[in-house]
Amino acid sequence: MMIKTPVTPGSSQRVTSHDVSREAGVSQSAVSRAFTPGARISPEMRQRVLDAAQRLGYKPNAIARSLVTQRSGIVALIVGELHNPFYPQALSQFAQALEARGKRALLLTHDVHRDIQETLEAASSYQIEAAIVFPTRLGSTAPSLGDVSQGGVPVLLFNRHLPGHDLLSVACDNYAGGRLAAQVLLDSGARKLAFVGGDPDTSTHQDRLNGFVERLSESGLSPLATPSLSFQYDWGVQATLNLHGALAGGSAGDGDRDWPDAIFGANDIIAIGILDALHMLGRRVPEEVSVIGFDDIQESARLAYRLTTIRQPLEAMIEDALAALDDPQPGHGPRLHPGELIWRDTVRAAKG
Amino acid sequence: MMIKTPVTPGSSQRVTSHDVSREAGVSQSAVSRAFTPGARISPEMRQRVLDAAQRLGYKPNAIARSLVTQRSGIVALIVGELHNPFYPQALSQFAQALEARGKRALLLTHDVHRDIQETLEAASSYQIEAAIVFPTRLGSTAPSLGDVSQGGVPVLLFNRHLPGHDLLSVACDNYAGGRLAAQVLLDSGARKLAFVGGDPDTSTHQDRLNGFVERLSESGLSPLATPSLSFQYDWGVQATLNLHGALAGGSAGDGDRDWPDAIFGANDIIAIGILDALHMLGRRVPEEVSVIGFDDIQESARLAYRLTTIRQPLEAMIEDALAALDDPQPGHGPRLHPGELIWRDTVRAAKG
DNA sequence: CTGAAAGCGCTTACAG
DNA sequence: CTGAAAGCGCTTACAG
Repeated sequence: MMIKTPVTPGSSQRVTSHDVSREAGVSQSAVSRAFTPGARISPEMRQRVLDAAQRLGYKPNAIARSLVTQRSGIVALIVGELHNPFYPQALSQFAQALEARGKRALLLTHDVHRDIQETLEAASSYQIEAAIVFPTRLGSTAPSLGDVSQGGVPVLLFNRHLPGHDLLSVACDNYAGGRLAAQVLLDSGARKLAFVGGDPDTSTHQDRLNGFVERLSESGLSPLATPSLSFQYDWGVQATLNLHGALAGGSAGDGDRDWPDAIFGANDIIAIGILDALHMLGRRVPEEVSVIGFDDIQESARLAYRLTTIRQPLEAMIEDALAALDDPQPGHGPRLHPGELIWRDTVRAAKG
Repeated sequence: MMIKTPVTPGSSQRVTSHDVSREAGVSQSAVSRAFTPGARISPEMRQRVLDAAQRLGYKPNAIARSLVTQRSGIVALIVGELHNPFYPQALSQFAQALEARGKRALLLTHDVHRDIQETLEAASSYQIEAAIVFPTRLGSTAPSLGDVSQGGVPVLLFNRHLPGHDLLSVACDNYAGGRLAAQVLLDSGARKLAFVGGDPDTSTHQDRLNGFVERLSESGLSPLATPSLSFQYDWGVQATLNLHGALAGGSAGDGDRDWPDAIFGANDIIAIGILDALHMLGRRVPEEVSVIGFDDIQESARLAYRLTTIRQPLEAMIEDALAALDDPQPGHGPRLHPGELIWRDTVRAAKG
């Protein structure tokens, strides 16, 4: 019986649908149909093919299928530097969500040296069905993205949007989140608030800042300071140290007059840097100064931090992103998802 | 001039080598050769084709090429849960290294519910050239991997090896690393050493533990305790709290007699958990207790931790993994790379 | 160096 | 329902 097997098991020769059709004594078309979900084929035939396929260890060649169906089932995931733990989490959840839909994730990187545009073009030769861009840093280079989406492949920005462009994008409602952060801090009794921002050239930064500032102004306040640079831990530390240094230098003696009683870190990794710096400076949290972040990365829940923050609804955002990609209407602005306040220990309890 | 263009720019119709051959007035073979690096083609012909391709916005279809060349250029990266920041870093570096070699990374996940075997089979339909498995957790399910590598696709375990199997694997020399950790701690004057392990069912854990224990025994010592569970932050915290509780409960009054003066965390994320727990317990590091980790993840360098640790030479390991995959000899055991001691602030300085 | 032709492993009208 | 045939977009002997 083994003798008629054209391919010995374990051999590195690929077994094709022709091999199976021979083994099963049916046409090659029948083999194809047996592996095509909705195809017109009798149950007996299908079983017969499946048995033969099993015997030969046959697996349909997805590459060949892609070529004829014109659907690769491949979605590109384009990531930059992963300094922010928010992205690995998002990345892995995207990969899983894609797999659950029978699609595959092609992982591509972009960095300062390689334009996203360039990366996208390389990916497009693999006939990707869509591209999801995680813009850890984006900036003025972004407009070039528009060209690619014209190329027929829908491109979606995750966690960012580009004001001028009609690109698909899914993000947290960062403006509302910024307002919420201000609200929470004001409710806690804070009156001297600071904002430590991320990359000023991103919508994420801008929207959170704007929401924050506008809510403050409604209470007749404005932020003490809004230093901004990048969405990284080191910057959170540095900004806090700078704040301290400036104040210490400015007014000797009663240097605390202008020290903030609350700080909004533009994201959690910054807020964690702030917390560490505050600790070094001997400032007690939340007694002397409250801190709130944005994202709710896993680290924020740790005992050492217990950071109060605004959670991005990652799961819902990913579902929505995938849905948007399935039906790529030129988005009327970004698709926004509300953030959720996560109460932990770094914001003073409201007085009264 | 635009009139003869068969495909209007921006149209979603794909432009093929035939379209280009028509535009350039040459054969389709010529178009193919123009895009094939070492092909026999005159410079003039190539330029003519390239110009026409440019005009039409032609990009070769990698899927079609794969089908005929039998080389997809796709390598599968299979990741589990990303609780340990070491993996995202490795993942992203792998993706970059692959791109630098003109290959693509297909990102796949596996979890408790989905066997790695199953994931690999799904990947194999994309004609992957190799698979790299990041076994955040592996265990008794591992042996099934052997079957896949028989299927013709070389499988490489990264950061783990399987004692019984002949799978390719690249890892840090964890045994030597364990010895080194013991050495450093002993040199610092420690005599009551504890080990907080990860998943006991992994080679990583076992090798580090063995190296540690054997070095201690050479000095006539044995570890105070070796609780082990998983490579996670929470476990580092919990294990430390447990240690404390057990001792506090055991001997009232002079409870410190058996409290360790040094702890080796099986990896950095555990060590960081240990550090946080120690801080909560009011134990001073390194004055009362030294802590050393393994990996050197980015977080370990933070001001808040300044963790002394043993760095895995990630870059070298990745290069070696890719080299091993290009020439997949049935590895004679795992390919080991020496760890490097990174001195920071959590181990007491050696006494004069 | 160049072109015509076969073929990679599939899917899918098209007849029966 | 089933099979023979065309074709997806390329590469690569094979002649010239």
